[in-house]
Amino acid sequence: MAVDPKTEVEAALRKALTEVAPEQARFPIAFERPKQSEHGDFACTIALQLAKPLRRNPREIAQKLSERTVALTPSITELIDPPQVAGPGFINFRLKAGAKQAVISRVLREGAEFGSLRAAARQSVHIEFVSANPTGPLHVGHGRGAAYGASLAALLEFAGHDVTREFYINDAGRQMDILALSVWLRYLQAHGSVVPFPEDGYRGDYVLRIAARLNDAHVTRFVRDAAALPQPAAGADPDAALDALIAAAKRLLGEDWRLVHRFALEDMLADQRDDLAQFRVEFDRWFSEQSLYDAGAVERTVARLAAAGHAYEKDGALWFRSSAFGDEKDRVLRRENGQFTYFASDVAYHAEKLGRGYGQLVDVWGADHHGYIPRVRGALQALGLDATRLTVTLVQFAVLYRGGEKVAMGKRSGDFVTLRELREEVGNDAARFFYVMRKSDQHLDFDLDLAKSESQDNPVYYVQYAHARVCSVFVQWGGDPARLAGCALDPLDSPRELALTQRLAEFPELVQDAARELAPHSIAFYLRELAGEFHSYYNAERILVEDPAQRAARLALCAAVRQVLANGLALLGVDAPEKM
RNA sequence: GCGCCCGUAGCUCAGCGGAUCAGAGUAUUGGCCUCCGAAGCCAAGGGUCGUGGGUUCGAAUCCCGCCGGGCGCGCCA
Repeated sequence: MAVDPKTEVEAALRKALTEVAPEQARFPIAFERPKQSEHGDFACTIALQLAKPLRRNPREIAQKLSERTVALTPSITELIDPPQVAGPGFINFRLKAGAKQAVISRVLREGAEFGSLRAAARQSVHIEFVSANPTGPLHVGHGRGAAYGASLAALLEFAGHDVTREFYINDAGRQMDILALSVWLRYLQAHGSVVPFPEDGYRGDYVLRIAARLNDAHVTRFVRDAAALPQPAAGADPDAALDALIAAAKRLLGEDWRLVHRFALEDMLADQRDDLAQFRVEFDRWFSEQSLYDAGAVERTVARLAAAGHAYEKDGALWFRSSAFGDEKDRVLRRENGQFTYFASDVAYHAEKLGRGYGQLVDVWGADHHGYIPRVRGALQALGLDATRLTVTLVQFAVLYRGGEKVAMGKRSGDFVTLRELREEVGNDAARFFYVMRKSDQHLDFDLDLAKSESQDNPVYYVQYAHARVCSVFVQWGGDPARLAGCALDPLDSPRELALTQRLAEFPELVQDAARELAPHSIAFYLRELAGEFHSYYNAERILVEDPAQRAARLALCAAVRQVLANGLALLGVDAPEKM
């Protein structure tokens, strides 16, 4: 089993360090990739970092280290040239060609597994994302959370962790009541009733469609006398009017209210589930907020907070003393009307998740919820739970542009752009790629025209094209790729070929870093660079040359590039096409 | 007002547990198809990394102030 040359160099360097500076024997050894190739393939700055604690000249330390590295581990010279000390104390390493080329056979051998890690610190990671209200179709903001969360989950899994993907369904509470009410009112209207439609009701076309399906399933069952509904008084508080309508609906429908409620919920959930599945976003579990209430978990959790002295009554409500845990102020757990807040059930939810024993919880939230983090953390602490196991990553908004103009997005009005519309317009591949092209906490300008364009400007096509190009070379060649597995790689000695090979070798390390930083965007950047280097190579050199040995080696390199492109694209949920 | 995030080439952005970090794409200009896919490649110009201090042998990167932008500050979710 070939080991990564860098790992072997690190081991040799460690040995030398132990001898040169025993008291710093455990100092972390980090390598960097020099921009200029004259500085070797990778460099170590440890001598610079040790200069201060050792009170010695960094160049001298570097010199000593590089000498002893070779002296103590002579076999290292099979992999690298003697290390060079440069500048203030860099130790530059240059790999021998054979050591670089070895990665190609490793890629071909490991295939789809290349880049995956057997994480030394393997842990079970729970990632909760999207978790949209089931009160309307997913919109483009949810799309970013979905793409980011799904890519992140794939990345963490690839990096060797046990990953559980979960969608938290906000099926309890007022928003869901408003949807049920809206659906029912539309249903009544379809039956010819003149009913007051509340200003803050859900007005989208999808509500009409749910009402129509409700009618298909239960033609007259939910018809009631619309005259019994309260008419909103002019200038009245819209919130109060809405509550009055909901109360009236519950009264008029009796037990049937729950049926309407459930019908609307399940219809909406089915829509979201279907939308996400088409977007290649899957969940292991859909967790119902209502189930926490049904199990008494919300009540119990709040009682625990109170019992621990972290809650108090004021103005008829029950408050959590979150200000004692770094929050700006205290937060309401139970309202004056006796209902628990969303916050209360969310605390119960997080306590429940931690109770399942995951090593780490990752929550993907919209950036507008950032103020919410301290209170959730605080409540977990107050419950005596390990809040450090919760990581919240914020996903900023995506702003759509069409023809250089911002696409307007209303909230309740129903004219917002849905994820489904976006996917239909630009395709799943472009949508997935564009969504994760930026750091998640960075605002995203989503250029619809660019995403749609099948041109050189479009980074998705650029990467996919590289993949398809390799495939077409193999079609042209017509041989069996399996035959390349053991071919000699030493003909790959041009700077371009060695650089491309090095790029492939970086992939596992990139996966590790990206997973640690929860940063799938770096995969997208890497793929663009890899594709670019391949395109350059392809234009500069002919692959299918006459010389059989050289041809085989070049094909092996191409096959390895194809594999790494495919592995990276898979992490992003983007197709790696053989033809375009 | 307070809190969080962000200010890097004309534009969109990487780099931010300091050094070998001034980068990519795009736009502009000029080249490359009787030859494995031109959805591609090559080349040129373009930035005192918002600003002022501080820490350091060394700062785009760490700390503080200021300026500019986004978001949040509900008994909504």
